[in-house]
Amino acid sequence: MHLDEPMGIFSKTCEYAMRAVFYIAQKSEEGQKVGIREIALHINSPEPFLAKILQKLSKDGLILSSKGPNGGFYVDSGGLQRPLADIVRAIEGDSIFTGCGMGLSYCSESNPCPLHEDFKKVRGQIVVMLQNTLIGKFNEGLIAGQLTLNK
Amino acid sequence: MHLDEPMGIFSKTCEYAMRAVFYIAQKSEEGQKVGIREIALHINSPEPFLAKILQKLSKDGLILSSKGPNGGFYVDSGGLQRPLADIVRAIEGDSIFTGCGMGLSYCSESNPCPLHEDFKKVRGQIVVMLQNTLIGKFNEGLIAGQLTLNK
DNA sequence: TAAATAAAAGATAAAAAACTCTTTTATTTA
DNA sequence: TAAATAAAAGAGTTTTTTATCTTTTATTTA
Repeated sequence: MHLDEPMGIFSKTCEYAMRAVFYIAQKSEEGQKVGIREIALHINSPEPFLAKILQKLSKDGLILSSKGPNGGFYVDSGGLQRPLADIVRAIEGDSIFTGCGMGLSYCSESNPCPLHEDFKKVRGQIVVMLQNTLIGKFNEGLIAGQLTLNK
Repeated sequence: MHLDEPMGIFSKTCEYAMRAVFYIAQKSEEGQKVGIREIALHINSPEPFLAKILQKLSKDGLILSSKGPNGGFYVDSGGLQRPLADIVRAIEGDSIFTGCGMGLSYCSESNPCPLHEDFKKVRGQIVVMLQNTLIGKFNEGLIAGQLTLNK
């Protein structure tokens, strides 16, 4: 019913995605592409599972990739300016931004559930956070080694 | 990867728990105990699954129960004054209040991850919301029929 | 053009969450 | 005290999420 440790706000899939994209962004700023093995190592995620996630982000155009030697994942300068919200939305869908906190399907602006207004505020703040956090936001800190993305 | 509808902030288990407790609180205010069947019906949850959830809440002392005819679940006047946070904590554990948004286990006040401060604000607001929402908060609205807890 | 590299894709497996069913125990009331 | 009621408890099942393994395709460079 409630266990050892999990349960943040986001799924593990989404957590891996966020960490991976920050890592890729850092390497891109340094002018390098980076392979899955290295990413997985540095953000502490299972490599094949991460591969799936990055494939999806790549297909959605949120990150770029190239095959072959010296290939790997990267983002261009436009990508560095994208908000983290794009990543979360690609993985979790819209419902985290819009769904009812109590899971009521009827709940909406015009027919709100008891907690609707309170949840709206919380969600608003999550959206602000995810919109304000650009993918390249932590590059300096990461490059300088003041920040890490591994467990 | 991302599906038809789910993914709120809380698990379904937790959503059912919140809705059920609001419903029980309403009935308790009206002086009635209420059986699982009726609760499940009114909050739109699978009855046997809900039974498990209520058993846990009951064991934790967050709601009360009595067996036999005219038995059922209820809360006393003290229970009506409890915050919703108690319910959520019983189901989800503490991590939703304290865990790292990016799933980093090292992340803490003294060794924060890149998003630590932003997440702290969001979590603070969730806590405020859950602490300010007392279990009996919506009784009038529910009794008057202005609010519902079903899908 | 061959060898090496790296992502893409597909198929499976394990773990957790959500859900169901059956039996037992306690309580009430007729 | 017997019958009815309702929660408690235990033992499954199903679905979803998380994770793994294998094969294929594309690209580069030597």
